[in-house]
Amino acid sequence: MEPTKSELEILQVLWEYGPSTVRFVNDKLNEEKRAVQYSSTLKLMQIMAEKGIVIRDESSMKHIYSPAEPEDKTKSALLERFVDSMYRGSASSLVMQLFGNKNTSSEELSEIKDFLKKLDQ
Amino acid sequence: MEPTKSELEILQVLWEYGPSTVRFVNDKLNEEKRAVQYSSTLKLMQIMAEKGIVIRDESSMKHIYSPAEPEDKTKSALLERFVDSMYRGSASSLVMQLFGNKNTSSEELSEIKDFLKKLDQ
DNA sequence: TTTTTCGTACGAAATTTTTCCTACCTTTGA
DNA sequence: TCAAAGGTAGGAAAAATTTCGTACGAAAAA
Repeated sequence: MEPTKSELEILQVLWEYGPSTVRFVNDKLNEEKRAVQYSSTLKLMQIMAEKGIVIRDESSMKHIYSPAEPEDKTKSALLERFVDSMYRGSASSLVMQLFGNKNTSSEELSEIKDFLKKLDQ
Repeated sequence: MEPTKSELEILQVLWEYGPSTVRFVNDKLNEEKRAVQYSSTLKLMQIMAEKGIVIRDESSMKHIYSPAEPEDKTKSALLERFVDSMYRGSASSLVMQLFGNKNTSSEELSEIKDFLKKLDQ
């Protein structure tokens, strides 16, 4: 299913730090993003568990939440939707836009070139 | 400002077909996306005009709406936000994900390589 | 001229998303 | 033991987004 904006923020914490408690996620959100009450984060994560976006380990009192899908899978799906809706599915259009106006570091550029080279083989 | 999902759909019609009436946009949405009433599209476009996302030419009875910002500018901004939030700003990470799992056509690949070559010069 | 068609404006309702209050349970430590 | 701290659950409210009914005016057609 479609994660909402807030749900995505939570997923990002879980991706970055691994399976976590609500308390931990809430702290990170407050440090890294914006002020939000514990009970709001709790509620959101409960909803995400209902939806199946995360799974919840209830064996201990402090429930541990983890992403239900691998990070890559979810990100790929979101990226693909983004390409489809914004660039009519043309990955090259996206890449050109990405490097067209923006000043990308030469490290990044050569990294990409290497990567593309390897794709051929 | 941030276009919402529905607002983005409308912008895409305006980008593709140029300045348009509500009737035209609504028809395209129904053809290309999903069923929606004329008055819903009208309302949304009125809101977009208030927000300054589109500008409205009221000189004739049939108002003509156009994007307030160039397509590239808006798309770049959205793309940048996407990269920032999903890939911590790493364009190369995004590109690798894009071509990692997906079977991209070799035309697209060479198109990108040419493009990157030219960037160096 | 009169009716029909097609347009905008506006408000309200429906839906989705987000936030947080409150109740209550468990663990911890004084 | 018992208060304090920290956890979950659930409902309700708030906010944001989306949808559409209705009123009304202008233009076009009869």
